[in-house]
Amino acid sequence: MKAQAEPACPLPTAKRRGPVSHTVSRVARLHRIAAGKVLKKAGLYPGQEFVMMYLWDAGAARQSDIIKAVGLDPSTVTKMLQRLEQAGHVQRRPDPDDRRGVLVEATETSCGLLADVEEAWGELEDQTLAGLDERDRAELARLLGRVEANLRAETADCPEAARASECTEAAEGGS
Amino acid sequence: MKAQAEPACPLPTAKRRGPVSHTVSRVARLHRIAAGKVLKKAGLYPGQEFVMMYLWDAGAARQSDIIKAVGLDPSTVTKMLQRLEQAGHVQRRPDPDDRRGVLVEATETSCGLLADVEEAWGELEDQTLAGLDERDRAELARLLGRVEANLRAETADCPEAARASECTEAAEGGS
DNA sequence: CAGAATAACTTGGCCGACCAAGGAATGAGT
DNA sequence: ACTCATTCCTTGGTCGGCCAAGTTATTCTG
Repeated sequence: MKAQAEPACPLPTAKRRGPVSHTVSRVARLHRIAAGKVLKKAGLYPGQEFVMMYLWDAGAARQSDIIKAVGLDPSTVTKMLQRLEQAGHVQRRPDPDDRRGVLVEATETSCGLLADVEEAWGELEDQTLAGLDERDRAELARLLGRVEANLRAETADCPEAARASECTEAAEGGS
Repeated sequence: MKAQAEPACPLPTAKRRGPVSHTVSRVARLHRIAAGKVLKKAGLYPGQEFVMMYLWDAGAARQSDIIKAVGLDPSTVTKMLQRLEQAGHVQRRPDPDDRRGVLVEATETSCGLLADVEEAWGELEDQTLAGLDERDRAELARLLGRVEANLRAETADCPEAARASECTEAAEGGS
């Protein structure tokens, strides 16, 4: 009688195997959470580390360079830098040579974070790869590299970013 | 004179190797973008697919069940369901048996999306794993599984979720 | 040299995701 | 029966991301 919660749709095949994509999604989320935790000590939010790292070793940089370096959307970087500036980690000023540009530089005080960030990365790396031997790590790096290339080719249409790809295939045999 | 952008901080060692963690971050982002693209055809945003999939094969469900199933924060699920409801993919009503709960169910019309979502997943899987043979895929799945377990144990403090873990180690030897 | 294209940001909007608090209903303890 | 703790959900805030438009400079034409 109680008509216990049944499938509402006629599942065609309902092959519930675990696509790697799902695992990637889960790992992505967990990894970000873990990153957030270890970065918290440095006072940064996940994502900001990449920008700061770039600034730390590039010195003053135009915003467009940062964007190219981290590969994010310009608006994302803008907002991130605004927060970073407000937090005192970064200093922004108009570029005298190109007045539509903005020069960004890590502040003195922010340099203290460098060590924290590197430590955080080390921790994260250890946490992520715990229990994997060298061979596994290398293998994982290799496979993730391939996956990254795949996705990069797929997300960026074709022209750019897909640097060393053929790009001359329009139809990917859909089987 | 042009004082060409130099490191602003005394980089200690500046070991710029590529930690797997960075690759994971990049892959995570790219994967999400790719997911967004393939899901767009179904009219869903990345993340919603998991909820809908659960609802499609579980029928009516309490919100708490969904939360447990997808493992997200309750507030995330609440907001997602509000949007899903507004989009007509889902129907919510108070649970008569437990008046603080909410029963959620996929709408009739949403069933049409099932096929799209499964197709999208297939596409995403293909894009992600393009060029990898069966052995590589299996290997990747295995390694990601380990990484997931690692991160899961790390993010969830210890008590819960770390189901089959020792959890009896407090100090993780540095170095 | 004027006008069009392009480059470099910014703003606003929207989403997923988190945390921190808070309001209801239910369940457990005494 | 009354209190107290739990559970379930919501609201509000903050962040990282994206996209779509818009603004201001610079450059590339004609």
